[in-house]
Amino acid sequence: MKLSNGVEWALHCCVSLGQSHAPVPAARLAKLHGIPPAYLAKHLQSLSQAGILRSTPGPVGGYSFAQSPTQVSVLDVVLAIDGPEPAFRCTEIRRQGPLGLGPEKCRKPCAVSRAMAAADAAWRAALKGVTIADLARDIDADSAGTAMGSVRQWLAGTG
Amino acid sequence: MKLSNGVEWALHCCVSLGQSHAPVPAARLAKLHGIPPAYLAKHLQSLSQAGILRSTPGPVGGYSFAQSPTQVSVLDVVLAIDGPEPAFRCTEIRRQGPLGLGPEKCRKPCAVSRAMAAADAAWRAALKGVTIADLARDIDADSAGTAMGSVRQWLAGTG
DNA sequence: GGGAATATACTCGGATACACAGTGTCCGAGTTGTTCCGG
DNA sequence: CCGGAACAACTCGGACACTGTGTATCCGAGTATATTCCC
Repeated sequence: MKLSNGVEWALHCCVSLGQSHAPVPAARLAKLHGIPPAYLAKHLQSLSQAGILRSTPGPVGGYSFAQSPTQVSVLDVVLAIDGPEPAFRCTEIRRQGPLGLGPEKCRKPCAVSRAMAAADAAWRAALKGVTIADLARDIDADSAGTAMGSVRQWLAGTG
Repeated sequence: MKLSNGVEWALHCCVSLGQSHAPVPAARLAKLHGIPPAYLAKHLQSLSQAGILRSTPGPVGGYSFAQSPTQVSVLDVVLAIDGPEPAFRCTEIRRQGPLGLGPEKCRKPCAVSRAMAAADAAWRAALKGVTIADLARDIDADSAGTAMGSVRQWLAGTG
């Protein structure tokens, strides 16, 4: 199992984007984080389609939050980038082979699928409990309250 | 994020294998579940290398449990097939870009990485709480106590 | 008849091709700010 | 001096190649069994 690399970029970009009220172009976010601009644009596009970000074209356009960062959970961002389907997909192998069960015996998911689904639910619950605003607050706490201010200043400037 | 398909096969095979005291060849397990024999052998090999199963060569050889199914958790099997590394890998993008932090500021993982690691820990905890024996018991409960008996009978026979 | 060497058949183990999703990039459609011209 | 239209620059959006991991398969190395031969 391997999580797409764009998830990390999307989360960091959301945290940074929450510091600016004005729209920020994708190229500028890419330069801020030192990542490929074109590829980041692809992922920001996914966030826009998911309704997390709002895109505004034109010279002073860019991406901005469609909702308050306090209401966007990490799970929302992860699902927007990685897709909503769970990691484990049951192929119903209990219905195959010489001892395959009939459809009437497969009303509810098998025990294996249930165990995996429960773990997936725990994973999602943990991600749902953290918001983008929480991440920004934690990062500020790590840096004694200087990191987010620097980001605000850099985004406002023309560097 | 997509979990390898072999994880499902390995779990079902472990449940079935727990019903037989004698070693069972990979080809026989494959026929029982209706899956490609050669590919299943590759995954059983991983389980053997992880110390979960024990392989015995020769005419009456095959795979058998190295430990009691009551002591093997679902997490053990998943990690053996999918690899021990977590799904999210922090690439430390906070150290890149114009506002990149120096190494002295990166003693502990960043907030994003911490949130993802916490979710991963919750996922693993959920999988660690279920054993192969638990799965077998649940499957028996689903089928009114007939499924595991049929598997035992089929594995003992020559079908 | 008993024992040992041998041939055999069956098992796992790693090395080898193919396919799909993730990675990375590009150029075109659309919108806004600017500029120029006319009134 | 003011209003409107044309222009240009900048933005996102989807379509196009490349790479790495997962999928699927095969044949060779090794071992316990059954046979066979010899004592």
